[in-house]
Amino acid sequence: MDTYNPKQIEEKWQRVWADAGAFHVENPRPGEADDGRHFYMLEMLPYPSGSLHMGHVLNYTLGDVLTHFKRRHGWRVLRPMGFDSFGLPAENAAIRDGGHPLEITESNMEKIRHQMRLMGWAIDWAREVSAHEPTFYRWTQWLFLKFFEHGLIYRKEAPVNWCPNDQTVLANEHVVDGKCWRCGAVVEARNMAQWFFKITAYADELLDDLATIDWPDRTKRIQTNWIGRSEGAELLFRVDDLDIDIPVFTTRADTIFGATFFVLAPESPLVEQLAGGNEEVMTYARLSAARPTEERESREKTGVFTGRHATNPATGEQIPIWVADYVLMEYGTGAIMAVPAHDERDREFAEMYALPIVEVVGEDGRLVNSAQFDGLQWEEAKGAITSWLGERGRGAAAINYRLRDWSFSRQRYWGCPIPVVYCEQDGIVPLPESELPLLLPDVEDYRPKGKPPLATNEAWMQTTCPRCGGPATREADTMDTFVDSSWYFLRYTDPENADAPFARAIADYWMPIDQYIGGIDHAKGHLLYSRFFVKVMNDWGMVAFREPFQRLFHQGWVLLDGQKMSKSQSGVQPNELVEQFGADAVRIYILFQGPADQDMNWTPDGIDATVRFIRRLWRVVHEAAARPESPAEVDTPLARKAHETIARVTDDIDRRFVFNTPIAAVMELVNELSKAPDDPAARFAAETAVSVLQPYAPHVCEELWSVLGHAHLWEAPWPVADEAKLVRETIELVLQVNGKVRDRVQVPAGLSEQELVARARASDKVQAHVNGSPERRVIVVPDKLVNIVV
RNA sequence: GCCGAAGUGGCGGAACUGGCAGACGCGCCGGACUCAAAAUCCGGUGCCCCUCGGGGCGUGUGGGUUCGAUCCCCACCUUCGGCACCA
Repeated sequence: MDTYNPKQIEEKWQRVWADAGAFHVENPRPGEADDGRHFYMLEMLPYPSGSLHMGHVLNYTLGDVLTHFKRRHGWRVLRPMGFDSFGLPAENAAIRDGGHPLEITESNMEKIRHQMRLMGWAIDWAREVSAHEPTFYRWTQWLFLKFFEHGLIYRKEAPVNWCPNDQTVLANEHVVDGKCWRCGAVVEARNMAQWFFKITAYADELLDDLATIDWPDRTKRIQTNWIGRSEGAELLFRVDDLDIDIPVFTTRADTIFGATFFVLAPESPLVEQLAGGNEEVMTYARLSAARPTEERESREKTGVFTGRHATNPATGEQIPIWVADYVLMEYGTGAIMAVPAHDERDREFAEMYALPIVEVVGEDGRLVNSAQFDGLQWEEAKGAITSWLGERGRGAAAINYRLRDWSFSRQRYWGCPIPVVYCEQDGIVPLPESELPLLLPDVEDYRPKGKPPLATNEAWMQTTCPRCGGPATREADTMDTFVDSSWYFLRYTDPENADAPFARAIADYWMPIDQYIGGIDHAKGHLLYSRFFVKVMNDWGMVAFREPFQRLFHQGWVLLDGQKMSKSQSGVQPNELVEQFGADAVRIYILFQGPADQDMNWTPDGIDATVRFIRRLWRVVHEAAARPESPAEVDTPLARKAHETIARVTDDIDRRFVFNTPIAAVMELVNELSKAPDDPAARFAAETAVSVLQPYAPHVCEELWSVLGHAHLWEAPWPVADEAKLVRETIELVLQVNGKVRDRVQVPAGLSEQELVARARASDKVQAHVNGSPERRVIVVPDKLVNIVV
């Protein structure tokens, strides 16, 4: 018996798999009947901004276990890999490392590919795609043109989030606590013309279709909160002076009789009209609109009276119109009816400026001071008042969302060029499809300087209008990297396609993704954008499905001292760990630490214990290999343990979706085997341990499988437990007196209740605790427990 | 403020549907082998008491439901996550 040498056997089997094309999967041939036995397994693709860290190791090892598990159950498994190679993460890495983004990105990609091979992950490399390759981004541009053509992309000047450090606009989804998701700089509000995806047009569907997908509740809740649907009413307040109606959105139409004043956001276009040359009002509006977001959120409410009045559509009273900074232009209509008696903010403001407060809902939840609606429960009054106002043409039921359109243009170099030109004659003109791909040109200095780097390449910028042939300028902004990742999973299905982003039949065959795995930090960004893209493509007839990710799992964070791991901590580098302990040990270790969806604190303690376990397995399997074949009918405790192990591992992975306890189950089996090396089932037990551990430790298991005289474990059928051997002949009956365990006895399985009770009464220990007291009640759980209550 | 998750030995965690709390592993203690060490193997290991038979306590805290609660209900504490002047 050789000693266990991970480096040697890992290299050996990685070569064998590569030579055999073991993990390559073909697309269905045209006309091939779909037997339904295919599985699309995908983990979120890495940013090539460095090398992989332990968080990636967890993510991809998880996916790998499932890939092997499904493959060995006879499924055709698509498990591709690629790189999110455009965008801020890769570009910032390039700037940090002082090279051209293309070179840095591609050298990082090569490092990562190497790491992935070292880990032995079963990836179909023939399908690799990268966002920065023209063969990919040509189709990103093609999709842009389709969205544009369908009115789902528009360009508009709007207040946007500006990251002063990364020198670019950010989507709302990537501002976290007022800070940039990548660099942590405090984001500023700026008014800029930007490109937007009209994701709000799909707000309802994005919300409703959550019910159709198998996702963690937590993630659904994040998306639900982010979309922020609220049902209410849009009510009209008339300003007689100017002969206009101003709409407000409210979720509390029932309180309208208490609306004693009216407030506009400082940014509202109506302010100028209402101020009518009132300098005080205009100055206030200008100053408070210009206040930094942070300061504005400090909650010191300020405001100014416009001198105008609006008519409360319920009471007919003239109520004063104010401009105040606590009303946001972005939400609702940028104007509110203020009900100080029943809204904390309105009350605070009313108290500051001595405005009237009228209570309209009593302690008992019934309306007061509300004319014919007095006495109605406030929930009912919402609808009643809305329809009453509706009949009088003063309002209607309405729905509001907190979701904003997705701003996706970036003032950065390393991204997909936007295929439009600006023509003096024709305005914004999309490029014809024949001009794609619009290649990303070189620039002298790609570092961000507040102006898009592409704008410095004059030769590239100056072009002609495809419509009129006159002079035109190109768009210097590039696309957000999240545009690339909103459809990459579709390209994997048909990566070579030169005529279309993918062929519909092939995408429909593989999609939707059966199991997606990635970090929960993408809950409201990538995972929402991708859903939007797929819905749109479905509306265009490009695909048959409306959701991209049927089932979703989030791996936990691998933390170092409570912090998210950075990519440079030595000693936790996957490469170093693989070098020292072997990939199989690293793979087992990261999954054995605990439930894969929980955060774990990184500690190398115990990783050598994993190596110890593999060596122990190595030894007992070699010993067992010298034993004769185990006949199938052999029925020893060890044989039963092996069948139980098959059942447990299979159930844990397949039904329970837990990945730590299967390792414990195999350890138990190996422990029993090492205690009973001469058991007639020894060889079977060894085969079982190796077979079910293979998804975790594919190299050493493949090696041991050949020691046991078999070949190609990676395509061997998954073992099936013999039900007959799972049935226990004897069980340990738990005996309780008054709910406390007093004794345990071995009894044959399947005894009747009467017999079980008799066994309980026969126990000395039970008798001692019953101590002659009359039995009040006896509870029997068949094959488990008897509880005598006295 | 609104919505939600988690809390189990010295440590990571297990206990799946209300039925043996602590599987498996780490660490620690004791032993075997060894000149010695490493490696390996064997035994022990929730806490407290004990006459060594056993007894009591124990899953963040306090209540409740139940024959029986880590699991269900109520309140609270702590930690974490999402939304937030959202009308």
